Amino acid sequence: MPRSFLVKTHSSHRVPNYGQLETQRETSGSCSACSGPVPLAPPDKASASTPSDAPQPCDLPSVVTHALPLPTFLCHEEAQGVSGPDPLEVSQAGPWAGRAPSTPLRDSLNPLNLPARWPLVLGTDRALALGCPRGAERAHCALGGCHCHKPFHAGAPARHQQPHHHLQAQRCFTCRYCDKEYGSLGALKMHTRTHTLPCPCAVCGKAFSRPWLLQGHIRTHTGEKPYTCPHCSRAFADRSNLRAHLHTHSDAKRYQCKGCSKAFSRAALLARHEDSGCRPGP
DNA sequence: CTGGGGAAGGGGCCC
DNA sequence: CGGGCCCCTTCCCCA
Repeated sequence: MPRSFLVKTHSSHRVPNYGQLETQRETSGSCSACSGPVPLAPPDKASASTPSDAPQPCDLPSVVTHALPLPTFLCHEEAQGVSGPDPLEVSQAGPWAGRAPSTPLRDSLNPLNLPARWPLVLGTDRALALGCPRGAERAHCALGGCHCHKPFHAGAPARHQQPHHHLQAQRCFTCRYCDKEYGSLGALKMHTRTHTLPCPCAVCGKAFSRPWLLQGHIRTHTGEKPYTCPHCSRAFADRSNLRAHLHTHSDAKRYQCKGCSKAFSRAALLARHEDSGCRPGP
């Protein structure tokens, strides 16, 4: 479904280069601390390091070691040492359930210019290393004095910690339809729309939480497909689906089963493989 | 069982 | 503060 149904004149710092989508994660960035090349691997691949991975002058722990005053990531097992709601419960019940944290660090929140996904990798690795089940490796707030254990995106820790909004303001907005809590009224209002679904489709009556979700849905009626693959000219109604499609033009299979080492092109395929019971071959 | 497309959900960021 | 747009993720279905 289209996440961006309107063609926008992108500001310079947000122009997505879809022509590089399939290559940018395979090429190397550089570590701002040691100037060594750093693989821009996604979290799942990074957490499932393979023997064939080329040695990296600066792997993640090194980056963290000499770079970061950074986010405190706790898996739920670590966090259990702190009083407050069971972070695992938060992980399983919230919108994070079953998801890997994702949002890349924004430049403004990443003064060290670390590759966008590193903090996420750290959180995932630490959690997995401690034996947390996949999907429970959510990062939780564990600042001193903060017992909220709120999960946050990879990019969120810095933002979460900087003003540490919910500690300073001591305000908490709770959804009237569910028990979710938010640190701002705006965030709560945003969430509330997922219950009230104020955007009904005039064609079929299906309701959506946001206008652009509705617009994307309308495309399913009109057949409009404004996003075209530069490689095969196939068109998509959803930019995210185009992005997923672009991976099919790459041979890289970034998601590897730890049980049988079989690699998959999509995280969902790996998850399905694992859920169906990985049976390593002879 | 795997690969891939379609559709949708939801939080974060910018203006 | 709200709207628009971003991104990632998940689920479903079909080949």
